[in-house]
Amino acid sequence: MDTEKKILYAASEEFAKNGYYGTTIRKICKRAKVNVAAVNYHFDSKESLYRKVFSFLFEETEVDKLLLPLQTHSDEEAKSALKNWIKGFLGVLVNPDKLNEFKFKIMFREMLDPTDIFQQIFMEFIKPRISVVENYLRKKLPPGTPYEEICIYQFSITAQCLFYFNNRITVSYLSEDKSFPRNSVEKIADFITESIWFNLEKYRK
Amino acid sequence: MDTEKKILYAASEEFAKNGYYGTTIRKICKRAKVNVAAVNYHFDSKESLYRKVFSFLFEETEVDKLLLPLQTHSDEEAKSALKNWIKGFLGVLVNPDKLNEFKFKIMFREMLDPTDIFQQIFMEFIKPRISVVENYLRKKLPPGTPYEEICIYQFSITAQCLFYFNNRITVSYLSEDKSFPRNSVEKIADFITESIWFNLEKYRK
DNA sequence: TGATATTTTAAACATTTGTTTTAAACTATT
DNA sequence: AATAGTTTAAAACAAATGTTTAAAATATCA
Repeated sequence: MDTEKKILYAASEEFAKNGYYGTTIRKICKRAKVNVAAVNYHFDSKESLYRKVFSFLFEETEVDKLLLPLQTHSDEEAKSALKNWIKGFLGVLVNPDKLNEFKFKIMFREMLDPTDIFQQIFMEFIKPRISVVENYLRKKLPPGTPYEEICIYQFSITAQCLFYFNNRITVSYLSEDKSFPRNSVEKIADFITESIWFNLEKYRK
Repeated sequence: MDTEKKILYAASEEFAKNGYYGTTIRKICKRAKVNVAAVNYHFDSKESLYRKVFSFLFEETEVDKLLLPLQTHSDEEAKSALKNWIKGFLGVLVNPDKLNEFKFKIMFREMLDPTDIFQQIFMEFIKPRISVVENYLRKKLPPGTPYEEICIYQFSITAQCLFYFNNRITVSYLSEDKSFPRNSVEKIADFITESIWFNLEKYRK
């Protein structure tokens, strides 16, 4: 592996684990097994490296692999399509591979005090996912439903999925069963789907 | 105001905004308008101050003021009681005062990479709130409902409330209406209550 | 008031940090 | 093989950081 890739990977891990200020160039280089000067040679500065890490983690090609489609079919199919989408998203959040773990952690860090980098995350990661759900909801809700109303539906789904990554320490403190929520993705997806569907149906009758 | 309080308040703000490593003793002291040596004189070390900040923010007396009760009544009352509880919790999250903002931010930071301090947050802040909801749910769900099932209900409520603090940058990026979600607490609380209630009712029939 | 303890202050200290420098090692091209 | 361009390596630098020191200022109380 070439030096730049080694640095990017090591930096992702360090920045995810300890944030921007908690990460030192020396720690990154030690992890990447390269010389201290390598970061400044290849990436100019620590801040510039930080930005490149975002491109590395959030570049669209990486994202597209994870961006599940959510198409509307007949009513019964539509419900199970939604459930499957939630299952896919929740699955990644509950059981992320290393790179996704870095991605999510860095994203949530950035959310607590967003810099101009957040715009990149929003456009390349959040927006596409939200759009998929939004399009789905628009077809199910009566035309003319105010946008803020649609948002409440969107956020209900997103919130419940993200929770299991974001607050997993709380989840693990509370649940005695160590395999929860890993083995309950189906059940949780079902719960979310049912409640969304219920609220959707209220409007159609 | 005495020096220790001034430092604690300033430190809360700095730690919340920039995390442990992003915060310097000099910045804290500048904000608190005290000498640089004051932190080490009154709190021994930066790490020790960090711990004291948690006690300062999460000490039980502070928390109790915000811990709304949630009692079960007749069926109809029970539903509106739940809605009111959610409204109260969501209200604080959507429109926190300064100290609560510090508290939540520091809490979510600690959640991303928990140290032993998280235990304190869990016991003094998270557990009491979750317990209130748990007791409520236990009375509504049929006896013998597995604990992991109850968790899914709990987390559904908690997730949707916390989302509006944790991901408010996303919310503000998405919603054109700047008064959202501030002016929609009632509506959101209603949405959450209705969907929880729907899932609860499914079991009773 | 005067003696004692406590708190504040400015300066200094040792480390750590991001960055730069300079030379050596390596690679590619002719 | 010789040359030019690129990458790596070790050392050094200046600034920043947590902490300590020692003296000055303030408070406490017999």
